[in-house]
Amino acid sequence: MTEEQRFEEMLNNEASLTDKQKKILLAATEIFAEKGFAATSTNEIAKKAGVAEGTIFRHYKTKKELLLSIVTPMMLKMIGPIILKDFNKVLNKDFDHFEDFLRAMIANRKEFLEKNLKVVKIFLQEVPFHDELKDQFIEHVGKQVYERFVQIVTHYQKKGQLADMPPTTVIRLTASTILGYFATKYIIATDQTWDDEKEIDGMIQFLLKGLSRQ
Amino acid sequence: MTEEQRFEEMLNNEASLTDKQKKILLAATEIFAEKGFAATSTNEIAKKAGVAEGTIFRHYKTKKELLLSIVTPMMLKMIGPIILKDFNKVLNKDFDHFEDFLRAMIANRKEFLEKNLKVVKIFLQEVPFHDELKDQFIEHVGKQVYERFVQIVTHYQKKGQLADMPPTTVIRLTASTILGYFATKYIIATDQTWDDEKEIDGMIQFLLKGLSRQ
Amino acid sequence: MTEEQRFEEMLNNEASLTDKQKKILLAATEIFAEKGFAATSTNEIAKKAGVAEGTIFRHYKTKKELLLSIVTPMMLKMIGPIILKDFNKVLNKDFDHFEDFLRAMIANRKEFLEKNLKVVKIFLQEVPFHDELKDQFIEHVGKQVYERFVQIVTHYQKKGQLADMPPTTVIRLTASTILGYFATKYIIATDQTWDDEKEIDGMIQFLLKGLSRQ
Amino acid sequence: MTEEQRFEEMLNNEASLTDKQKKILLAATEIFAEKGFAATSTNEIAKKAGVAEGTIFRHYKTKKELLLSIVTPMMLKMIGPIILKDFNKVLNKDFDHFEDFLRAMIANRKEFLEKNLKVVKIFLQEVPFHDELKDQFIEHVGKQVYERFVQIVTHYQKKGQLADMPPTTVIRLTASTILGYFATKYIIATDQTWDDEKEIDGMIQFLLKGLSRQ
DNA sequence: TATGAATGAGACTTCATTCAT
DNA sequence: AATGAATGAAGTCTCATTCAT
Repeated sequence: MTEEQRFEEMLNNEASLTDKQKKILLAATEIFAEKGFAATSTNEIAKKAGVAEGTIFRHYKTKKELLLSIVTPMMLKMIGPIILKDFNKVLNKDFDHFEDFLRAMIANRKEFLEKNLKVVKIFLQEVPFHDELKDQFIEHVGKQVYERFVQIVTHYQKKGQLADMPPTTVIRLTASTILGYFATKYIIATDQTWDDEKEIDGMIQFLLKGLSRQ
Repeated sequence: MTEEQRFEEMLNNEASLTDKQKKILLAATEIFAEKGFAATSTNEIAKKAGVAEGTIFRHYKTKKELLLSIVTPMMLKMIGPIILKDFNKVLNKDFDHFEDFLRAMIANRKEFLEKNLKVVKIFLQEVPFHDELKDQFIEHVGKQVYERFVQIVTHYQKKGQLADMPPTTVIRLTASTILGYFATKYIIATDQTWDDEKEIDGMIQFLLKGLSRQ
Repeated sequence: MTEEQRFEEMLNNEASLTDKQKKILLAATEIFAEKGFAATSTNEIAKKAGVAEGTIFRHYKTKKELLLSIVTPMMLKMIGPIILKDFNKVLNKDFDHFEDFLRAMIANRKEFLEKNLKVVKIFLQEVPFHDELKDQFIEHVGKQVYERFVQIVTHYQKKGQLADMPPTTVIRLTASTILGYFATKYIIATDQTWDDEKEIDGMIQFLLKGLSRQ
Repeated sequence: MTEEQRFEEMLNNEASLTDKQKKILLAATEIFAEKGFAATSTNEIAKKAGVAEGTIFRHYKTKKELLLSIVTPMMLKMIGPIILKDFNKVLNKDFDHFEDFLRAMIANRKEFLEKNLKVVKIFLQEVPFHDELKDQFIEHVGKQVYERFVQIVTHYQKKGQLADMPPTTVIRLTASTILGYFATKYIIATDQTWDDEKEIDGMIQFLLKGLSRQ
């Protein structure tokens, strides 16, 4: 099965997963997130999943394949809402202002993160060490999402709502700001409580001012 | 030797390191950065350092201690310029405007990063899995640097150069922006070439506008 | 699994042992007895057992657990005949005289020793260095057997067959005499041939006279 | 240096020992007794002795030589009082009765043991694993002491104070009884307190009765 | 004489993976 | 499909011993 094919399959299947398989994925996600891929033993996963060690290898040829089986579908779900065929239409209709777009985007990313926090953590930890992951991300996420974002930024620049920087820069500044907040909330200072509404408002004001025409 | 003591020692010594010890640290840094701590074998390190495996353990009781011996001193060097006793003076004298401060800070961090890129990478990779690292960071860096920054932000807020957000938020937004750039340049898109001057100017304009009073 | 449980299990199972497990126990017993626990390598055991080194650790988490798995069951078998529920009955019926009891006891211990010589050697070598062993011995053997013997000695003292020393002393003197013989025969002067019948008769006469009322 | 020579040397020298050497012997004795020879590391000994690891090997070519340097002199001291040239004379003069001889012997052995307990323990632990030790013991102690004891036993048998068993048997029974007590007191039940006078009296009565003519 | 850094063989143990059941 | 015993390579770490200083 090629990577492409697996990708396809992942989009639908979730149903095609054995009960044991689900347990394995769940257990592996849990432990990978907690201890890191390399420091996690298949024996540990098997125990947590309540499954024989051999069973893991019946479903996933190698430990690495198990990792990919966890991270790859998350990447797919990640791009879903952004590359929707009719996103453009929605864009024009619903988001007259960049602010509205930002607000929608942040809300959406937040929901996604909360649902996929562990897998995202695993992904971030492991990208540097597995070229497949980096390639997959660039291929499936990076390019498509990036292109989409360039369109969007250009759109609002034409409307005069955004300064005339290179779209790439706008994207980077926006992403840094938003991801910086999420990283702080979900990874760095997990023990604090955060007033999302207030913080998000602050971020949006900051971005709007910072990216405004003059 | 307590952590405190090691910390102290690291500040001076570097000279107290055996020749072989330096080779070990160098080799370990290289490989840890490339493959991650858990996926690196001491045997590999020994070979790259041109040293017997036993020699590693004569100097560092465990592989983990070796990791800490790499990461801890970097953290110290990190805070050095920021908590300098006479920083305040410098501040008043040299940096009339927040912009000047920003520019100096960015230049300084950039230099630091370029000198310590690999160790910083290792640190980022391993923090989530080693509580000692997190604790050390909070204790030695987090607290001191944070307090210092709060002072600085408050200083510029009083001068009317910064909006009246909570200093914490100002710091987070600034840090996100700057680190976002460095992450992009040094970790994510390492293959691209970056016009630092232009990008930094962009960042600074963005921050000044975004954080301005109104 | 608590120590109690292991103890229980050992009583029945022997059947529950894998073929390879038996080979491991056999090989380990052999080498431990010959070279001592600390001087025996698991690699050596594996080779002698015709098994991969990893296999040892699949069954016994540590080398020490392997040691305990050899010595513990022996201790159980050791007390078996002595704390039999109906030993009292037997005592009254079969052993009118202390001499008969002695003779039976010696014969029984001799048989036991000949069957378990190596394991007993290992036990004696290792008790001083492993508190678990000492504790297990006191708990499972010491207390129960000692109490039983006190009863028996008191029994014969009441019948006027034994001098009125403290039972503890009678037991120590008897045990020293018997164990002294076995130690000499099986451990110290293994090259000599021993006329068991004659030596045992001598011992019994010695004990009867030495412990007699006057 | 042959073993013979070392033996000679040991008799005198003790004075010829460096300060550091004494510290090493002391530390090694301590740890060997506590953890066993094989389980003791030279590094540990060096630390306890307050000496560099290399220093140990400057004085003792191997770890085993260190062991022998501890155990061998003890064996010499052990036989001293027994093979004294004029022991015979002493015998006839001082000990009319076997009882007197026994009492003197026990007192003497007790004193010896109390002075050399740790080394004796080490010796007993290690004999089975080092043929040199066994050979040395047989050569230097076993033969001479054994022959001496045969003479003594025969002496008292002729005087009608001892039963007509083979001297070997008398020796074994006596030794078992005495060593049984010391083993119990010094090794097995070290936590109890022992009324030596009473116990020794009991032992002597037991032996006298047990070994008496009829 | 004394040191302690260095060694490399080998210790115990873990691991991903295979395969007979 | 599932198991779990078995493997052997590889991992971390310890050790007795050597040697330059």
